[in-house]
Amino acid sequence: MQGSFKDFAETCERVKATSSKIEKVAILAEYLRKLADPDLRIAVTFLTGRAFPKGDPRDPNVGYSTIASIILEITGADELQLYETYKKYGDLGETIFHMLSKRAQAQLLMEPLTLQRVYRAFDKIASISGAKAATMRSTILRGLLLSATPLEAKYIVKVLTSELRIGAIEGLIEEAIASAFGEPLERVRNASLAINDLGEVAVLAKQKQLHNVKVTPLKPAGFMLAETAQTPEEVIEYFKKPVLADFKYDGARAQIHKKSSTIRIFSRRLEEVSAFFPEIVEAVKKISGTLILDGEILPMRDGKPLPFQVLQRRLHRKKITRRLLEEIPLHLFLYDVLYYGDSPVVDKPLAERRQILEQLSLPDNVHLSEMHEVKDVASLRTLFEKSKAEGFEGLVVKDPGSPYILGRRGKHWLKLKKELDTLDVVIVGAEYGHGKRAGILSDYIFAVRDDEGRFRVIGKAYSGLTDEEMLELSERLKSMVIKDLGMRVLVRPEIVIEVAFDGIQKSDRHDSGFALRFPRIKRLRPDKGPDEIDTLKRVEGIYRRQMLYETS
DNA sequence: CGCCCGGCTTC
DNA sequence: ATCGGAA
DNA sequence: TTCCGATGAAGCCGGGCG
Repeated sequence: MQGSFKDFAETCERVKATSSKIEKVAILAEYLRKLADPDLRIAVTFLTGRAFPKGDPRDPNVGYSTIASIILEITGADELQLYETYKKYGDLGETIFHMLSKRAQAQLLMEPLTLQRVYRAFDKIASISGAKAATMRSTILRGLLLSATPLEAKYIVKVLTSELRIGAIEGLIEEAIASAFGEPLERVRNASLAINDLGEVAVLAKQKQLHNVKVTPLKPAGFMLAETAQTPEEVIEYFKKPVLADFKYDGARAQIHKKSSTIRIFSRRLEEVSAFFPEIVEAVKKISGTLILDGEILPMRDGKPLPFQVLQRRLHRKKITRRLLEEIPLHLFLYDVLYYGDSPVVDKPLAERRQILEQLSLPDNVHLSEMHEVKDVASLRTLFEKSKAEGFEGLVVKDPGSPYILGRRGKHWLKLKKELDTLDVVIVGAEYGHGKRAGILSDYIFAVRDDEGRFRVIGKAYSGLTDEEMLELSERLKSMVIKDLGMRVLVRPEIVIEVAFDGIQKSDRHDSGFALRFPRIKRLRPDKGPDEIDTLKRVEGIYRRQMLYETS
């Protein structure tokens, strides 16, 4: 008996219906236990909100607009109906469910969908390229959706849009696998972090083969991540012992694997990105031994780092010309090692791993990160200033005794970034949110004043307010609408907010000519009126000051 | 052929 | 990347 | 503490459109 897609969808519904994590895990475990190996692999992959495993080069390449047109075709609804339904539920899966439920069902006589049939359809959709690719993808997807019940269609769409929204993505799925097959959670986690394919891990767990899984050269392992700290005082207070402070580099995180002359570089999302960095691949070939290294790739000229946008021109390039290689020279800064010689070194303390790095002999464009032992707030502050003055991003402060914890953010590493600046700005527009923010104006478009007192848009922000504040602000804005543009509204410029950011970039996205990096709402400013907000002049000033820092 | 947009990844 | 919410 | 969900700005690619 093959796993039915209906069971999968119904299980998701039950998981979504409870907010208790324990109950979610129990429902999932009971479901997984019943599945045969091939179905188990597929179901677990789908449960992680993916059509295919992490790092798999296949990609269905269908998104919101493709699915929206298919919904219109198969339901015969008009755009207004679709738009109203979407606005109400904020989720394409829910939208197709409600729109299909409204019409008489014609698929009662069809064979029920299986997990494998859905998976094969996804595979087929992903394999299409070239002329008319979009049309052909739509045709296959339409066929699939036509043979699905409304509930099945909902989950087909949810998997394709990676928006399952059942309150379980990875952690709880791991717990469910552990519970289903009687394995310790720790072992499931470690296996998942070592090979990064939960479908495979589930099958290995079922076959009692999990203990054989460990960090292996040429297979991507989960990166260790850092928590954010606000001040040097907080950092010193937290560790209460001498720490190792690394410079923080504003580049692309890279995990570099070397086994004889084979080099593989994996990105933060564990995509294989070796082809984008030929000069780094060549350089790493010159280092001896079998290795897994952790570091950052960034563009530099005359010993100074170049802005992040420059690096972006080297990312995801199909063709890398000689000219591009000369224009944007890349360097690799190493700060950790996960595998050395013939075994993993992730369990050794950081201080020992650093010693391994220090005895490597490195080619010209590969460097060790700048790292210093720090014992007090004053020297931490000095080092932070040094990092910024040299054009770097700040510091990552680490516990010298800590192991390399695969794939987890944790308080063994604390990052201190460039101090933020803030702007007082006025809200001139807003957008309706998605998912749990459906029907709420949750994303705010804001502006500064120019010389003539006109409002110039400089960005959008959504985070920083509590749910309660957001709901209240949403209601107020709804009463201030000047113009309704569907998912977006323009409002009378009256409400002032303080917005924090990490940098200012030149941009033609907004009419101020600037955009903010990592904008977030600091607080509402009910004490200020729109004539008291910050000016474009001040924005230009902050921009110039920052450029001075970056090029000095 | 050049421009725009959706999709995706980087931070 | 960032942030708040939930358990 | 840890996980989850909602979403910012920039640049590249593929494909559609004029």
